[in-house]
Amino acid sequence: MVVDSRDRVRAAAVKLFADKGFHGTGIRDLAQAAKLSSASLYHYMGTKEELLADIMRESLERLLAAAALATEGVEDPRLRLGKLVALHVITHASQPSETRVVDNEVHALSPAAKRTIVGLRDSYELLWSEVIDAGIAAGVFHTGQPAVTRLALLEMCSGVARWYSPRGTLTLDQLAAHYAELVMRALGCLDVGEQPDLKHCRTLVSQVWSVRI
Amino acid sequence: MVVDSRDRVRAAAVKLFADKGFHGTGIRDLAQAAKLSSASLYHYMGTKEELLADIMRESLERLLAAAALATEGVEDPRLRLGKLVALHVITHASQPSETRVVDNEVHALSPAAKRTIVGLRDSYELLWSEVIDAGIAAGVFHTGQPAVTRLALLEMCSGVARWYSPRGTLTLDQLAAHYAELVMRALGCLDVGEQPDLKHCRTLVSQVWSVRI
Amino acid sequence: MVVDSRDRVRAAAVKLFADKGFHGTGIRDLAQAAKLSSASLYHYMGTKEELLADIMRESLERLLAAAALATEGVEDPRLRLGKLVALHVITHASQPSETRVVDNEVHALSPAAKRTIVGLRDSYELLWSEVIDAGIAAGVFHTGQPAVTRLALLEMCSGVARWYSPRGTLTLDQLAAHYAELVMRALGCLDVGEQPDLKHCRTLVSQVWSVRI
Amino acid sequence: MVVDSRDRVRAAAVKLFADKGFHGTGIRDLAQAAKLSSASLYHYMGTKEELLADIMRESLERLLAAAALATEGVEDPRLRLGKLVALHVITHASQPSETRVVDNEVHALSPAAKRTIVGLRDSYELLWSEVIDAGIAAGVFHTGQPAVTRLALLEMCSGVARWYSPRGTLTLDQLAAHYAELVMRALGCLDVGEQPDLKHCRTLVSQVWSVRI
DNA sequence: CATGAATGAGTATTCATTCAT
DNA sequence: GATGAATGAATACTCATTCAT
Repeated sequence: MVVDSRDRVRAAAVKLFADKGFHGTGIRDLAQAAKLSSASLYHYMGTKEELLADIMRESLERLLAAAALATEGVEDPRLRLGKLVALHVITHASQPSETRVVDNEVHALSPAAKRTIVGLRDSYELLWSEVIDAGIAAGVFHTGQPAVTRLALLEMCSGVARWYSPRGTLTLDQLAAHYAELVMRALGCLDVGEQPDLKHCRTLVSQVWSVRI
Repeated sequence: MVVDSRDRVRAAAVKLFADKGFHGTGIRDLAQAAKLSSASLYHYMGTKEELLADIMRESLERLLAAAALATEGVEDPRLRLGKLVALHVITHASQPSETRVVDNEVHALSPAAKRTIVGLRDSYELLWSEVIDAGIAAGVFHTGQPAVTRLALLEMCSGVARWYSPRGTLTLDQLAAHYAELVMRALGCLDVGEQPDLKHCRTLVSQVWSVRI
Repeated sequence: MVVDSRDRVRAAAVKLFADKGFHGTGIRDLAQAAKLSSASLYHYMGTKEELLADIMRESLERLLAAAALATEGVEDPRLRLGKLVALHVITHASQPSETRVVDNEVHALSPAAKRTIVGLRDSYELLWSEVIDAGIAAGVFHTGQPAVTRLALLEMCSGVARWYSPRGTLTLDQLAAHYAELVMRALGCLDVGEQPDLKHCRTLVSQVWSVRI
Repeated sequence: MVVDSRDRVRAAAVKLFADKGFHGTGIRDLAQAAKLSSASLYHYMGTKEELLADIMRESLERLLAAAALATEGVEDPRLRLGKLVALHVITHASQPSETRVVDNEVHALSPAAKRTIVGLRDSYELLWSEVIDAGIAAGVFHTGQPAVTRLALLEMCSGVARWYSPRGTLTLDQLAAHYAELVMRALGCLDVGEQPDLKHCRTLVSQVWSVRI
């Protein structure tokens, strides 16, 4: 079962890197969590640092893929942003380990890997940038500092990964809806227009991550 | 001078823990940055972990002290929250290393230290909780999920430490004002009432941290 | 071979702990003597202190096992004590490193390990105590201070490990016979009765220690 | 009070070297026990190793001095040996730390210091050797192995330092008398002749060590 | 596919010692 | 006479990684 072991390694790494940090996670922790000897680990990964870079790259690619799928053909900036927010929040709430690794462990990457990862992250943030600018141009969003606002909203939405628990009272859809409202309010958007189909957003996240949520 | 070396160790630790993480920072990195041998380091600190806990505790105590000073006697929830936001944002923008250590390195603490630090952090978040609840009760804030909203806003404001640069175009006051606006909008507060005295907030931060900002 | 390396580590530790003391022996000395890198050492041991405790525990268990085997079913206190003395002296003369570690390094044990080791040592000394008391009761031993006498005789016999050399003129059997005589005289025992079978005692020691002597 | 501090250092070293071994005792332990900073320690000692050698040399010189004083002019081997035993036992019982350092820490000495110390020890053991030989020649002692017997008796008497407590039921004089009897019996000496003046022996020990016992 | 054995380089921390004040 | 500051070298132990089997 190559696949099984590989997945166990991946899953263990994601969990441990998220919980204890890349440098706080030893290869032996990884081996134990993956139920493998530390030597066997190396059948399923390159170096520990390549494993980290792979995890981060894959996570960002999934986020980008979902965003592209969700916003394809959507013209209205309010709906586009609504979908981005829903996707982002659902992803961070349902894949908190993966997203926390992406958000917190960039410092552990080698310069080369860092360039790749930061490039992907920038591509993703560009989607937010463009839609916010488009909304301002269209007169539906109002903010004196679009760049600052984008960063503020992204941080707010990413923060979900740090505290959301599926065992709490909020469903993913309620969470996403609430954040969408917060974002629209922050952008001074009174008439929010058509709402994103949250079920569809969840399905998209579910597909790109190959998980049931 | 004792003070000098001790301060250099503290400053080096804050910077390095913030940039490379606690586990990513070696005692030798610390020594080099503090211009001391690694053995000499131990004249000015206990263990590396105690150093981390000290830094986090001090930072949280300063944040709490500033918040207490700023909100003392202020009744209007909008003004109270405005002050908390301004203080929080100015602190995170002007002391990004300290605040990122507090926000990101809790996982590296021993259980005992973690209890202390999380306790302080909870005390601080309670201030936000109370004022948001008061605002809702007073009918000036509107949100269906006060707890979620609090977390969302805190994450948004803390995120400042991850990207703000004093070399950018925004002054601390502009930044604080913008975030105050975002917060009020997110809380559905149309009439924001009296605005916090940003200069005074900056002075408070300056005092509790003993720095010029 | 696993066994080989493990045994080399054990043997090196016994020799070095005996010659230079636990605290005087570095992990690098151990590694060099075991022909292993200091990192590889840790495949075959826990901590250095656990290694010490293991060595001491095993040594005492062997001593106890031999004593139990030798005295099983022997009623006459003179013969029982004779066997204990012979066993003790042969063991200390043929395994001087092991026995000196047991006798000299108790202070280096953690409190928990110390309890275990002292407990075993007390069990062993109880055998001497009981047989001396029995001999007094039977009127064959005469001493005003049984406890002091026991300690004096034990110290005398253990001292063998500090000076006996197989390259000297005395064989193990001659040594044991001489000590048996010293002990009987010290106990005022004029008619010593049946003598212990020294060859059998040597065989027992040989078996419990898995060495040829 | 130079003398005071010097004595405190000496006393602390003796106690700690005896209890935890030379290598188990840190310079900081020493400083703490002597109520001095570790830097100040060096006003009263050379290196740590010189301190050890000094302690051992002084102890052996005192033992030799007492033995010389006690046996001066005594012709009868039984009385000479009786005095040596009494002195040895009283010294080991009343100065257990000093004597245990001498007995157990030779391995920690540099080669040069070791030569000195072993030389002194040999001088002392020669006194025992000579008197035992004289007793055999005189037909009052009977042993087939004078050298072995000497070592056995010395180890027996030195062992006192490992277990005697002044808080037990035995006085120093009772202890010395008991050991003297054990020694005579071990040497097959039925008619022990004149007994050593234990009070005088105690006084001698008291004088050479400058302590009240 | 899996792993026990192995290790050079690294970890945080302590060592005995010196010296300027 | 006394010590805070300082350190090079050492401490026990862990690291990520390789490789023969």
